[in-house]
Amino acid sequence: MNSDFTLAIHSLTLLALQPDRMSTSEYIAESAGVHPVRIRKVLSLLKKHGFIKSKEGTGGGFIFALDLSEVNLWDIYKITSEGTLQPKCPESNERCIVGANMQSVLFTIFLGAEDHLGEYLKDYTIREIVDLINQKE
Amino acid sequence: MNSDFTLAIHSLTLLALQPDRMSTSEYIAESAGVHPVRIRKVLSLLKKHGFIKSKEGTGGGFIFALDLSEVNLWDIYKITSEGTLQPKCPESNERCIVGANMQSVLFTIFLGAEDHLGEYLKDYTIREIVDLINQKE
DNA sequence: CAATCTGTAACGTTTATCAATACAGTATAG
DNA sequence: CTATACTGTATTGATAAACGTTACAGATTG
Repeated sequence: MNSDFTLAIHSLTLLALQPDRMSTSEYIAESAGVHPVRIRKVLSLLKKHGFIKSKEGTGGGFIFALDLSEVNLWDIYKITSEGTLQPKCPESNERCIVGANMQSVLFTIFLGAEDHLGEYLKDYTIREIVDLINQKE
Repeated sequence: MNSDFTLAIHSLTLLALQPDRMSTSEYIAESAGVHPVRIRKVLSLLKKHGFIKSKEGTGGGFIFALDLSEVNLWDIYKITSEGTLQPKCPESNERCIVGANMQSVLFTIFLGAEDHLGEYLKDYTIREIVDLINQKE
């Protein structure tokens, strides 16, 4: 699994805990243990889809734009990692019936697998994640 | 998704179509478009789990050991790719409640996701794959 | 206009993946 | 019993993907 996915979840969870003020990419990066630029890249995707708002300049940063229960892990997966599940087959031999058709057969199966995974991930919203984090404490 | 997974499926499908004779790693490699050594590595895992048999020396190679419908994609996933779904989080900040606990929360969720995926993959046996390949022709 | 932040592009480094080589072990054929 | 054709596996090297880092333009505030 793509680590953009976990960075997005991490960031959103952090924003969920700071509902009243802007959080900077540096603050989030320090919690997640990555470089601030990487946070900004991932969050710019989330912004594009309306999950968060951002503001430049002094006192700027990122803030949640929706209710916590309106964003689930499947939404985040689709934005950050769609197609990741799909195996990357090497170019196989077109003159062999298996080589020629395996890729499209697996592609179809993995499309189904991704949908199936989606049904599971939809059950976890950011609110659930926040609750699980708090339970750990 | 790990490409060992697709190589294993590819190899088993080929073996399924050659039930009466040994197939060499070179033959399989040519169909799959990879190096024979890679095929031998993947197939040695499948052998270890009893799905295929192998024989060294002249006239040797690999052959299916079970009925086609006794091997499904979840079996193959577990052998070649278990844990692949699990996201690799960077080491996050232990002094932050989110950083300290996110990894274990996600780990648990993804264990569930892998089980869920398993239920889907169990529905596809090598026999089904062979049928799908033949339908394409 | 100086300071602080996002937004992105570009570059370099590290890490994962894979091909390739090498060679020991084993079966078969003549 | 030796040449040939395989598997089995370790190791090395090349290629590609992931990630950190730097750089800088644009926006906002004081």
